[in-house]
Amino acid sequence: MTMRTPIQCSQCSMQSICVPAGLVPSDVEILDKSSREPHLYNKRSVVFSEDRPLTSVFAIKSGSVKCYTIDSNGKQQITSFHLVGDIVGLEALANGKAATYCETLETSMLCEIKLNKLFAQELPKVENNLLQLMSRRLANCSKHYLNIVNTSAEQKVIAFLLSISTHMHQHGLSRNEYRLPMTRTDIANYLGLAVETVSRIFTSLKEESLIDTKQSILTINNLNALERRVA
Amino acid sequence: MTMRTPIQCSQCSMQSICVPAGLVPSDVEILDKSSREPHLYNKRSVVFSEDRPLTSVFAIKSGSVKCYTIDSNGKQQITSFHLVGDIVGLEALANGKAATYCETLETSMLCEIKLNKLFAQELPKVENNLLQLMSRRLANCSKHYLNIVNTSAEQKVIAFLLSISTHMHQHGLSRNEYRLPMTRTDIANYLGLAVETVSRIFTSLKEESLIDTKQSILTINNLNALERRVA
DNA sequence: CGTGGTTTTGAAAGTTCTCAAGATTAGTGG
DNA sequence: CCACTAATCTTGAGAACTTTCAAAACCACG
Repeated sequence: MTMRTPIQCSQCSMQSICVPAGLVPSDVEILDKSSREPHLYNKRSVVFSEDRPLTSVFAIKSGSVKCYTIDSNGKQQITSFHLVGDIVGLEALANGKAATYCETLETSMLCEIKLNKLFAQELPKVENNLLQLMSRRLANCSKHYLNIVNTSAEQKVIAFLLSISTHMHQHGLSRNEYRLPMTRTDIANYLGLAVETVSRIFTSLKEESLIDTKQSILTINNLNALERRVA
Repeated sequence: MTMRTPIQCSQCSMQSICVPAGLVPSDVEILDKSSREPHLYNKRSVVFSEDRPLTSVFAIKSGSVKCYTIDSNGKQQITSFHLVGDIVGLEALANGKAATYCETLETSMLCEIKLNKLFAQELPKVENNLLQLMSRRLANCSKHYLNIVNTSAEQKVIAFLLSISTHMHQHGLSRNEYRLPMTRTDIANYLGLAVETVSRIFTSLKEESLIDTKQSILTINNLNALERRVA
């Protein structure tokens, strides 16, 4: 499979997706010098593990991942999902150890960007971009937090669907029709709800014709109406 | 009042608190050159406002702040509290605009660190420290998220009290007795609970002798027992 | 074409919220 | 320094929401 063959960033067809994630074109040649290797992961591959040494971040060229921790009772708790164009692993910068597990939800292609090599060259421009990226992530974190706190289960689910819609739109894909790569159980885990509650909400949204689902494809029929509900 | 008089970082008695927040001693002289001015804020002062231009971060030398947004219905939603030794405003780096309002909970002393001056000098070391700081904050964000999701109201409150306890301990203060600078209403807002629920939980924890409260002073009588409840 | 995992649906139990009112605390002016 | 007022905190009871448990329907995969 040709996708397994490492290619240079400058030749990478996904550049348009990866670059806007925070690395300006002028940095790309620098990245080529430090190692940055696209790699194909099968569904349910573990990209990195909690508490294990990690000095890289990963750009998602295709596919999706979930990040999660395992609590003291052995229960998985999903802390984030990441889709095409996202960068994963930024939390590890602080102490060189991964803060979570990271696992692919489907067959995915990720680029590993080795930060130690980048930092060794002390490139203020690249670091500035990383700072921008992390700052944006922090802002997003607050936003997600707002969706979780102080809202009904329905609002949580709608906010979740809309956040994916926004992400898709930002990456040039349809904001009204996309594939949900994660299971209902994963969504429930992530939102802190019971699976049954999530399922019931999907059903009621379908009954109101606000959304439709065919297999894992989600269609948003009335974006404005959904947005009004979480406002 | 002498505290109003700006002092240089190198003379600042709070250096031991501020410096571990992510700025190594060797950077302090650099910071003195770029502007960094301690300032006294009265209770309920607005330090910065959502969506307004912001190119500084603020180090909390004493006191505490809450960060919040105002939703479309005009309702305040608190996104974070910050105590002595914290740095506020990192979310603004991405686009030069504050992501939230920031308001003092009590009389507080803050240092404004003007980042544009720092960046103009392109100091990889300082930027590295900032990256570390933000990475740690991101990791914390996930952690806080875990406390919010998938736990009972009691666990949320306990996790909240413990997170402050940990913070105090990390800053050389007592982890078993500290002042809660925010109101029950603020805590409830932050945790996504009703005030009455928060109050009832404080009461029941007192009845179990796990904690005590005298005015705004909180005493933790059995740290281990509390930790066991959130595990 | 079965088999295991995922999703959906129903009914009862549990938790948290809302509304209402009383108790306590903090802030203000005399 | 005290009294007064406004704000905050606490407590109770019923309503609303979400979870749990149980079971059936659906789908993907080998």
